[in-house]
Amino acid sequence: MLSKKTKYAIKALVVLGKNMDQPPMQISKIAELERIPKKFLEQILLDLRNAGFLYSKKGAGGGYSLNRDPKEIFLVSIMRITDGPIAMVPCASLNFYHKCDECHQESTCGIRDVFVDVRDATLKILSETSIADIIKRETTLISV
Amino acid sequence: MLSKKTKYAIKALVVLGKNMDQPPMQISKIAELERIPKKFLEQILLDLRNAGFLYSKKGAGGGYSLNRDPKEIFLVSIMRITDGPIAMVPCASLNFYHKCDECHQESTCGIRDVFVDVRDATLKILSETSIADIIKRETTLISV
DNA sequence: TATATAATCTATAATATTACTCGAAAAAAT
DNA sequence: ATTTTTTCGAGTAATATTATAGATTATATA
Repeated sequence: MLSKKTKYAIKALVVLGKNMDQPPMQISKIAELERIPKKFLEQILLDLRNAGFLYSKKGAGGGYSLNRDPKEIFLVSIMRITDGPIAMVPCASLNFYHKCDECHQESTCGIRDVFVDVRDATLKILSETSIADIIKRETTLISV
Repeated sequence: MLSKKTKYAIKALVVLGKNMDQPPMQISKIAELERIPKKFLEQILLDLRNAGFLYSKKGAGGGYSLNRDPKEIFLVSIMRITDGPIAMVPCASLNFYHKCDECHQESTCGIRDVFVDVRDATLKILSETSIADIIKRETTLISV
């Protein structure tokens, strides 16, 4: 399951992606729009900022805005910041690899072998889908 | 991440899949072979038994064996018993659907739309891969 | 029939993760 | 100065996961 943290992160980025030519938006505004607990969102946006996805400005008239083109922010990057690994087993993870406790021999593990395939299939979608794509999907879904 | 419960379940089924023409195997034997805490494995096997995948016999000479052809036991079914939903968001789940707390309008949610695709890709693999396939992959990996 | 074996059942403890909260400090605008 | 808003460090509450304990039931066999 996707953590709420990740879901909130994506939602916030989508809101900011729709706000590109506007002045920065405040945490409280995003929290209200998306029904996200404000203090929790605070932490999440800070993580995204420290990872370079967001620009922030303190003080009156401050807030958050995207630091990149929404077309260049992919779900996979967000998820790695907020949830960590994409793979379902640690031994199949590209960015967060570690050995399974009970594993006898990784190189011949059939379970790992399957979940490498699952990882690749998931990764393909998540690394092709950007914040801009999500926004586009929403408008497409509305018009259907 | 796959829970240990699921990983243990798959491992146990693989062991039993290799033990098809032998007398039933005891929990303690499986636990030892796969380094799984015995009492925990007990619960897991019981779940799998109640779901119809295992045959069990009490008393001396008792134990567990597969109730079906390993070719007919697919990962997706096991995972639904031990972990529940395959989808990463509840609103994209086929068997464990429920609405997201913060969702405004599900039908136009771009996040859901992407994670339905992820679910389908994952589901394809997990519902094509059986215990027999995992055993086959292991022997293939050994010979490489 | 007694004994040993092995699954079953119910409950609970230990640990980890997730989700969220608090309060104060720092930066910026007016 | 004062207000606004992000930043920072820490802490807590809720929930889920992983594991353990102990008694009970079923079966085989000597």
